[in-house]
Amino acid sequence: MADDPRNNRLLAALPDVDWHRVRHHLEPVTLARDQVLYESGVVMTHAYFPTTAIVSLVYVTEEGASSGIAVVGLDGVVGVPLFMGGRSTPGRAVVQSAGLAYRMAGAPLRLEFMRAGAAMDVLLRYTQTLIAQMAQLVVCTNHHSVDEQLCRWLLMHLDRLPGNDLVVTHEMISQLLGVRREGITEAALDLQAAGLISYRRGHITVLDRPGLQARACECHAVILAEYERLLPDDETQPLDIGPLLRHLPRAQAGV
Amino acid sequence: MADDPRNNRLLAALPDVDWHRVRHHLEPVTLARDQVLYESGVVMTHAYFPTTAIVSLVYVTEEGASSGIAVVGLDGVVGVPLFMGGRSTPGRAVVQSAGLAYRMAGAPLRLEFMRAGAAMDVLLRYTQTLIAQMAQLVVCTNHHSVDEQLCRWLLMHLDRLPGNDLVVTHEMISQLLGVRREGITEAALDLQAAGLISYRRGHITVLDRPGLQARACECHAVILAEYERLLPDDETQPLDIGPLLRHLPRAQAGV
DNA sequence: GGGCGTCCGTACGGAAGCGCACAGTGGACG
DNA sequence: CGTCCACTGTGCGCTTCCGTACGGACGCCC
Repeated sequence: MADDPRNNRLLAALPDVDWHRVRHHLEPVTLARDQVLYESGVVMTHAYFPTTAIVSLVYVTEEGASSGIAVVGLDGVVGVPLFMGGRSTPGRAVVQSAGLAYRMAGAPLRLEFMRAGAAMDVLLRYTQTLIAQMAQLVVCTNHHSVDEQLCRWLLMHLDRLPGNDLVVTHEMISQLLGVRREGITEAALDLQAAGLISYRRGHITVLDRPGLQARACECHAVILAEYERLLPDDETQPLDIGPLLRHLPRAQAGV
Repeated sequence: MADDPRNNRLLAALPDVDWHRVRHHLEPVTLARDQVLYESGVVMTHAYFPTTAIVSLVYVTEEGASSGIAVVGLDGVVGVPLFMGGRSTPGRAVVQSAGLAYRMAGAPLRLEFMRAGAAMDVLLRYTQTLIAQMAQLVVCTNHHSVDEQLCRWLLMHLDRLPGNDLVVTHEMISQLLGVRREGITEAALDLQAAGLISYRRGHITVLDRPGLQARACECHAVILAEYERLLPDDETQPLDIGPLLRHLPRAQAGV
């Protein structure tokens, strides 16, 4: 399987000196869908830098209702509390889309962080984008319709995947948006009727990305802009694919 | 006005060595209600460590709808991006309750942070509590009723104030919870009928804190528990006042 | 290639909250 | 002491979304 840890944008952002020190602590892992990387309140041992996998951070209420509070893919890292000092969070991390990631044990990560060099800078900036993402989700949940939120959700995941096909059921999306499953079905029907997506049991294919963007609330764009502000993509590639994928090799991005 | 910077819990958590280095960079400021500490996207110059003031972080949508995404009082600091590396955020910071704070310029703050000592540890842990607060607000906004959210809001502010009186209008609360003003009026009427609060034009007095806690969603307790986990209060005082106020001098806490 | 579990489509009453409109009143300020 | 503005109370129709229930069909697995 031809994969490179530096398909992860945080690892790619490290200068060579730091990268050569860090690389020896990275271990490739395959993440299966629905796999739980860490559970609420449980001390975590490793941080995960996804390349092709996508992980959702999820909170659950006492009554069993849930909300997705952040999405992490090749743009980030799962396990922020490891370098922030608390060693757990009240939420859980669930693999949303199967794929690859590189994991690093807490101790070497914390050590590298404490050098107060490039790695610290990148990790802190990423953490700030995570904060911005969560803040935006508060207003989005608060004020935007299920339709708009569904479009945003699709775009946020499309940004982190090669290709246009999402392996996901209406049920899963509903739990991440904190709405009924039927609400997603209705919204998805509308999007399909409008020719923006097509789907079948557990698969959604995006047909018209600009159309989705037009129909989504501004939240997706705001989150993306804040990410690019804090972690700018130096490489300039003309490929019109998911914004976060711009640095991937052309072949892989096309699949 | 007899106030001590170390009424702020983050400053109080610094060991004496670090504190004596930091204190010379602190400048007391009086914050007026509705004062904007920083505007969306604008580079900030100072961080604020409130003692008696309360600051709300607010996001606003394109359509003008707003949501409060975090509350900061004597328990924290306003200006996290200054040490995280981005120098602004997409949200604004508004003074919710007039009072005192100590401000520190960005450069010395960043310098102190970069020593990778106690200050960094405290600031990072606080940032993690902020993340937990925002994540909890996503689920809260998503799943809890206006009634529950109002109780949570009152408790979160009570925790950061001496006394039981909040200077706030229904209109302001509605903008922070992202609901209609009338929704707050109705919920407040219920609470008053239940004998939990009493209010008059622009003032709300909490009469029965345990009653409010029983009526609030779990979010307030979860946020508080995560804060105490990450930034435990070593001093053990038996006063049954706002949890975050336990370390305040008795006289002030009683006002 | 048949069975069955999972996933999607649809329907309907009800609750929560919105948008709007307007009346009443407290209290700051002149 | 009177004025007037900001704040609170109330009502109503409407939209969105929830809870629930059930039918149908895709496609995986035996």
